[in-house]
Amino acid sequence: MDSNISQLLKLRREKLSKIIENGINPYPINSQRSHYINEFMTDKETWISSEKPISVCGRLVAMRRQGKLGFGNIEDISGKIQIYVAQNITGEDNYEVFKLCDTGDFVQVEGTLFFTQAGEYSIKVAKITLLSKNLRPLPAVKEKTVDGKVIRYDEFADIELRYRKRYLDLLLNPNHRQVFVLRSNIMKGIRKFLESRDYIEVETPILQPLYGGANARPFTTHHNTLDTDLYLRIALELYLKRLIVGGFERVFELGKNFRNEGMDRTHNPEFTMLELYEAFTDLNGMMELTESLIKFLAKEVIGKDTFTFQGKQVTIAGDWKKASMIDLIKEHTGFDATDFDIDKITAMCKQHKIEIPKGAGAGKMISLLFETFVEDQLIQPTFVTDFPKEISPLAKAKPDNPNLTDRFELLIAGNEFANAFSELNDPLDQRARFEAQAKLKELGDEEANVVDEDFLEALEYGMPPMGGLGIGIDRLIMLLTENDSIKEVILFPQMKPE
RNA sequence: GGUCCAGUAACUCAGUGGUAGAGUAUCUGCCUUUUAAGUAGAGAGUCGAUGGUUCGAGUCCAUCCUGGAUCACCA
Repeated sequence: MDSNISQLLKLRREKLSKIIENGINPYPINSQRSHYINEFMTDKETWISSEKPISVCGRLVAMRRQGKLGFGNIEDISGKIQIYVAQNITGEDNYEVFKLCDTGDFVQVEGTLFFTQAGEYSIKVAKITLLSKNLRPLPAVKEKTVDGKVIRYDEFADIELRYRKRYLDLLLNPNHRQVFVLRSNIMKGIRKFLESRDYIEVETPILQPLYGGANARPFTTHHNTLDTDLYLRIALELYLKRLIVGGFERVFELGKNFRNEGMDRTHNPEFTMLELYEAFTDLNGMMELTESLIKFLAKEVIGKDTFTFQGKQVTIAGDWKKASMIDLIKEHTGFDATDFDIDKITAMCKQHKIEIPKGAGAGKMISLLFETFVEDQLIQPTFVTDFPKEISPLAKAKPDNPNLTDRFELLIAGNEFANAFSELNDPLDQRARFEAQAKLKELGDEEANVVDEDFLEALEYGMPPMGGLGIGIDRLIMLLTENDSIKEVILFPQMKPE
């Protein structure tokens, strides 16, 4: 490629040869760690006065060599500490090893703890051992601490490089590594919360002969032995409901969904979804659960209840607002869609230049009005309820209004965070809903649901009344970690091939 | 897909038509208490790509690539 980097690589390889010539194994099998670095960080005086020999393994992240002595910083998963390496302590031969070390090498240092003349808590190295030689120099990042604040220089900040070479981002930007630690903790928190409510965790197929449970275009793949096309799931819903038919009463799945659609700040083609189903409860149960779960995660994992998200202050404290979609439209526009009068609603859409898709009825248009006039105004957590039946093919209709379903979406900062309903368990009604969707598909709606005969058959065996909930986990993590782009909370976001 | 912004050394960036630069990193010399930073020197770039305008293009124009923001589409 370019000559500069190849020159740097060549130099490192020459150094490697020299190491091997000196009889040093640059990639030994064994390493011996007696402590993690953060174990020394309390009771420093005790560690120093004990003169206890310790052994630390980690990556050299900085080197400051000065003639026959030098300093470095060694970092492991727990933290970072300075090492002090002096030839009159290590001996000449071992000091040669230190001289052959570079930033980026993994090393093991043995020694004792002390304070340097400058007062820095450090390991006085008796012996340094190379554990893994670095052949490709790491980008230079330096930092200093002023009044407890870390100032970084030449930070590895190029967004594209950070995503494409995520290992470097994690290595060089501890704040970005921390996001994924929090992500792990959030996942653990979700499991802990649901287990405390007697949910069991299940896994259902990603490769499916039919896709369903959401409005979305799927990815298609092919199974060679079966010689059949399969779809990557777009939702977990229909298989989880089969499990409730099968006698489980509380199930959840945390897994990847795949949707063959556009990508932006809040959409990645594969994303993580939590879906759960609970028999003998309804939408109100799901509302309580959603609010409790998110408050639990904020408190237990993050430790706060106010977040800056997409430039807005969001607080999850207090009781969350609940309002019906039609009431919200009325509140924001003065327009009353209660009567589902299609002529009136069509006129309203046309007046505001809202494009009406083929086959759209009053219900679909109401949802378009909501998206146009209300959605991004809902900053604080809001349960939007009473969705039109037309756009809710898996939700039970409201007993007092057949145009509406017992469904909510949770909106925060104008983004959808959760979707839940009292699940439709009437097999005949469900068939009619699927058939209405199939008509839309014929009219060209690529995201309409398909008729799933196997699922309908399962419903005919009987499914109890229940509440179901889906939460987009990546977006929830964006909120809780205060990241505005989904790419910041997914380790390897989708990118165009280089 | 539309619009806007960006792409120059490994990293962070400067360079508004006239010999491609800085700091860090790297390499070499000296150096036994440094901590973004000892010190002296050195090497390092197809300026995202292609075409054009011009005596002359990193710079101006066109097209394309990649990324970001935003709108559209979309949960």
